[in-house]
Amino acid sequence: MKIATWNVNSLRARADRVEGWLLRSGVDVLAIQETKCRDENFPWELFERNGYEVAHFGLNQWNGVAIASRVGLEDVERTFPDQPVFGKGGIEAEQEARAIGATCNGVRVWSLYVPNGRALDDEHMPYKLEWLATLNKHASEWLAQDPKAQIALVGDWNIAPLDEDVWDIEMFRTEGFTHVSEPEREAFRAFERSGFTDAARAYTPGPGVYTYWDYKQLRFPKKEGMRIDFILASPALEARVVGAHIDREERKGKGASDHAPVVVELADGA
DNA sequence: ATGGTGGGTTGCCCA
Repeated sequence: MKIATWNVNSLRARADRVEGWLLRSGVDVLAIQETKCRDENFPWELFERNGYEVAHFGLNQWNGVAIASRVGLEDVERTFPDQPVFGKGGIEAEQEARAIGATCNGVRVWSLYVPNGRALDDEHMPYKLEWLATLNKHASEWLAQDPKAQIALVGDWNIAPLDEDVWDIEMFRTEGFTHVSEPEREAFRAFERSGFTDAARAYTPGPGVYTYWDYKQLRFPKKEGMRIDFILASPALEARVVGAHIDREERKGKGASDHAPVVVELADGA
């Protein structure tokens, strides 16, 4: 069984590429981020005609997450429990479409689009950290209730956990960029302390291995990317991992997303 | 030459 995650940066703009990749890659479960649409204009047929069930959560032109599966799709949940809301108490506070969960062939999959902190001193940074801390609190409870649970927390984490996960860590530090700050990395490590493992890392060692390249400044041809998309596996799921890859071919050419798909292959489940 | 791209409910906001 293969599980993948991909920030497609608009599913409608990318429909042909997503369909082509779905057929070529042979993934059984695809978690999608940044669909950038509401249910009314979600391309349901794209998945159905290729044998995938699909669940989507999209409220407006921003964010939007989905899970497509050809091995079952049960117990769909939109937003995780207590998911923080930006601007809580403010007049504009409203939930964002950043998390959807579903059980696919015994694996509890969460497609996650972690908030972008925007800047170290921006109000979105504490929102991002609280969002991650709340998710981790629940994820650790899910594992405490069932240590054998197969859970995959997958998506665009908007964090580069290691120095080698960006092309020039000194520049990031000097410029005070997000994604590499200690609070963000600590929020990521907290998931590892809860028992989750980056399932692709061992099969895709760095340095210079990335999942995202900015459209601006010719970052892809210059090989200046960031590793920010992850499949975090619970212990029982990690035990099934037999391979992984990042499909950087999908970042090439006209009409590519700025993110590449990350794929993990699992041995048959117990 | 100190920018540069690409989405969306586009002439701004978001990444």
